[in-house]
Amino acid sequence: MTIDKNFEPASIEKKWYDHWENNNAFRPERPDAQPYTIVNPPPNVTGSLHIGHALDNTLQDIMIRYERLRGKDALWVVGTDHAGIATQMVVERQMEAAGDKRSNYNREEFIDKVWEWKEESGGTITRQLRRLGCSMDWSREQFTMDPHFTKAVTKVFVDLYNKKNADGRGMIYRDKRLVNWDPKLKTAISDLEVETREINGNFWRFKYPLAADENGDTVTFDGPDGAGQNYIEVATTRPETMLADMAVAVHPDDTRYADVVGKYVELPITGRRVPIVADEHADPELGSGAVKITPGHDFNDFDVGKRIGIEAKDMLNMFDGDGNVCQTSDSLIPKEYVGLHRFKLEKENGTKIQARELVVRALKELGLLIPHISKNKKGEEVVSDAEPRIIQTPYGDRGGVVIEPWLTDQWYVDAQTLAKPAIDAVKNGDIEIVPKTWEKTYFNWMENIQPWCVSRQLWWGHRVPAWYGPTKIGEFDFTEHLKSQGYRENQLPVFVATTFKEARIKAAEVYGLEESDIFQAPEMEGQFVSQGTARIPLWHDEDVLDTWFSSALWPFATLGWPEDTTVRAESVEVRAGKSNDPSTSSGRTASLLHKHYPNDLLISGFDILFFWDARMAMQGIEFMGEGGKKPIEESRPWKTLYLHGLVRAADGQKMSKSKGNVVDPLGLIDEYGADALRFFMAAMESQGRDIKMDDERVKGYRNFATKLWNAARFAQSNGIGASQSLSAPTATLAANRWIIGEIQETLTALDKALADLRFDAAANTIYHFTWDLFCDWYLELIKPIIQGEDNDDTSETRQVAGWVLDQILVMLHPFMPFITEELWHAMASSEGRKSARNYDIILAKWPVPKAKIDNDAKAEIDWIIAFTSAMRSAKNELGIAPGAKLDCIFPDALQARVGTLQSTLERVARIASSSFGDAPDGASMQLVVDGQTIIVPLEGVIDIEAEKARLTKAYEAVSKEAKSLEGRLSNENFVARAKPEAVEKAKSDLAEKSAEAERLKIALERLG
RNA sequence: GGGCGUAUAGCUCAGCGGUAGAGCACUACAUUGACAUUGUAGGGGUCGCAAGUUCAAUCCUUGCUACGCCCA
Repeated sequence: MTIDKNFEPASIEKKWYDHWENNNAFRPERPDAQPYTIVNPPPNVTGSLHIGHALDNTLQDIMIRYERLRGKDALWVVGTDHAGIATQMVVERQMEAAGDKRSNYNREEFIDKVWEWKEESGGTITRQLRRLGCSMDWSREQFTMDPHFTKAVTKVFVDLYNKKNADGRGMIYRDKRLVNWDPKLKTAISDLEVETREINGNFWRFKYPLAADENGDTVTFDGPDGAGQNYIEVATTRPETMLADMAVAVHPDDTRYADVVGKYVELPITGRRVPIVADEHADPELGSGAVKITPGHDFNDFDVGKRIGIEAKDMLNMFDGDGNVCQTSDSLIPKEYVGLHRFKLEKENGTKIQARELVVRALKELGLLIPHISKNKKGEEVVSDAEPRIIQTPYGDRGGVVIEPWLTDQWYVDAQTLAKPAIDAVKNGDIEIVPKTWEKTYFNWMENIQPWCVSRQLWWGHRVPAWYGPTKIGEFDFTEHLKSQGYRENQLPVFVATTFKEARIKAAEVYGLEESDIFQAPEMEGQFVSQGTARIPLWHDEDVLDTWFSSALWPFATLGWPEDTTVRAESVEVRAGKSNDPSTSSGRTASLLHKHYPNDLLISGFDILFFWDARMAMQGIEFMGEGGKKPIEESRPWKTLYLHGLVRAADGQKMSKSKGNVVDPLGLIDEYGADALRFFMAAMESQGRDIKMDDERVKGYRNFATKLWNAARFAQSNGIGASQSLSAPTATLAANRWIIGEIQETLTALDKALADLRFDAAANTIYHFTWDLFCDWYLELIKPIIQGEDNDDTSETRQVAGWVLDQILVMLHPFMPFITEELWHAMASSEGRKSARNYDIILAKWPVPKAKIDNDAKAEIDWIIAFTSAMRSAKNELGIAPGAKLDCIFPDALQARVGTLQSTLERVARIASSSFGDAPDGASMQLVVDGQTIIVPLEGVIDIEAEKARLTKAYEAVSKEAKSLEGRLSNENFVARAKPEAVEKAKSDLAEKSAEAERLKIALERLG
């Protein structure tokens, strides 16, 4: 197959991808091979490929292809995430666009709609990953809502519920406490899903009148505003929440308020009588030093409330799920407030009055608003209701509205207990985080981890495996019976189990009834009426689990857990790469899970370190370690966690749809080819830095691919074909011996770079070798040989060149899979030769360094390069045409070397003739190469002054270096204290530079 | 407020205790020869600022400044 004149990526990419996939090349049967495993961060099932995926997946594919070439059983697990909130939002938005809405459907109907949408758009991103060339194991494609995955999720939930932590509490428990409530999505979200934004807000100051004492007598105190003060001043950024205030707090050490602690205020508007308490939360420096306490709608106030003895269940709640005012349990909120929205939301232009406005207006009318007085530019006093302030405000990262702290019952994971071994794993080096700087961030978060709220009030996701039973139903009251079973008054019995059947067994025990007396109810309690017998309805928890709760199980649930728990003796050996057991070579008898867990490497963006990576570490160690029974070497999800940065727009901005600066990786693939985009990602990926998008650079790597294409085309047209052997052919010619040595060095550097996960260094290494050494020097050096008459040299050179080109293709394959596969096959079937290989490069063998570096050859070729460069440079500076062929007079010492290189030097350095001996008189150009002077007579042609200037410049540069070295060596301290190697190096450098300077000086003198 | 990162050529970035490199851009020259998606040569940097450690600092330490990110 002759290589086409033009390299067109689009014409080869699809061909080879389909070929690989159809031939099972991504996961060939290698039962005896050492495993290598990466799990792919599952993209949202309905998502599409963005530039960050391109980076993330390129890096993973490089490692997978590399390890596959190295002969390992490389498994790259792929799949998609159901992405609860994101997917449900997409479907709801589509419904809205069609004039429909979720509430028009029941739960099952809606979920069916989501599945329909998943079927419709679920293939997008997986098709796009294929276009990037990712060699994942599609035969085992996973989805986080696959039945086996649901089993894993359920088991994890149930097991954690049943497992007690050090305090005797379940590792998963239900609790009533404040959660981050998203009033738009109407669900609780975790701390991580809340982002703090700075917004322009206000700081209001109010007077709260002191309440009369038990005797009805007026209370006053000597406060900050003077003697006999009958109110206490509070300040707030959220005045509307005063409708649910339950206390006013002052700092215990704040003497200004010492007298009033223990007294009461009578809240305006509601008339609620609430205590003034001492609590360290109050900051004496902030506002008046007194702070209103709303335990039901502020996280700090919740803690204060608990400290002063208010139980969560007694805390007042004044908002419904939409963030509208609702009546508190003490019914003290005036009617006109009920139903109002809490405050004006951005993008909401309603003219209806909001609770916040109405509260401020009411307090102002009551004369309880303390106005803010400021000065304008002219120095005049301006009176306003409140002081403008920048306020840190929590927003939901998905819904985009202000989070309302809300008191609800939710399921929590005891993350603190789970975090401990995961922290130790990193501390002890059992999990290595690369780059290391992220370890601190990891520790900082893990050591301060809060209970993880995992329940979501959504429909799309894994249903919480919990069922509730009644405390009474009709005339049947189980309250006393349940108390005897250890339940608190009014506490609904909850049965956590993997199935309803199991829940029913537990319920039967608790209620003391037969299983048949218990039935699954579709609705909540209260909808049921007595049927004359004590038949007990159990209803399923309505909530689903946080998406990240399930994706945390990705490294093992995708490999068959919990079903596949068999540990076979051979699997351990297989993992160590030592197995010779024939039973394993006849098929994959070793358990997939035990062969591929722990994974070797996880590559993810640092932005999901907490969301995903840390949680995988926690769940992996817990469940694969079987609760501490197994050593960390077996329980950790991966040995190495590599975190890469963000891909930013060219101007350094974060890419976002709203900014309109999103770069589509598929557009780049269309324009420059997948190989070029991949190479760009690798070359730019240095550890610990974001990548700025640069189309020009992608273009540059497309050019690199073209360069390689043309080099192969040149090779092919000169009778160079595929290599006939894995090891380097025998070589006698210097150029061949040299390039074989350079391959070894390149390979060593490349292996090291990949071992260190230095993708940039790896890419640059192979780039440099291919372009600068192979194309620019080697091919030029061998042209006279392969284009001359056929002889032993010609055939040796063709052998070596073919072998070197193959090494390039294999080493480049992980980075540029498509072009390398194309050229691999094209080279194998050069005209007139039989194909030497009937296999694909994707399954080729990675080169193993074997040949020794030939120092003589290296010295010789380095000299040619130095001489040729000096010649070209001198010509350029003297205005001599680059193509001009010149005569050279070499010193006698070079006779042997130049003699054998005659034809090469003629061609490469453009020498007309060479002779040896002393310099003749007359004008000449003089080259100092490697301490020897070469004379190029140019009588009548040369501009003496230009040559003088050139030599002078060179002389000065070398002298300066020599002088600096001399200075250092004459420093006694240096000679005495510096490392001996440094002194030796300085000495030899000085000798070299001095010699060179001396030569140049002589050359200058010769010119007169 | 706490933590982390970054600052090196016009741009994007490597790097290193012994006075600096790449790609792109720029300048000059070349052009039927694998390749203009090219070749050759060249210009360009007091390595953010200040102090300290050291025989020696762009590199290590400290402080400062600027920018970015994370957490509260």
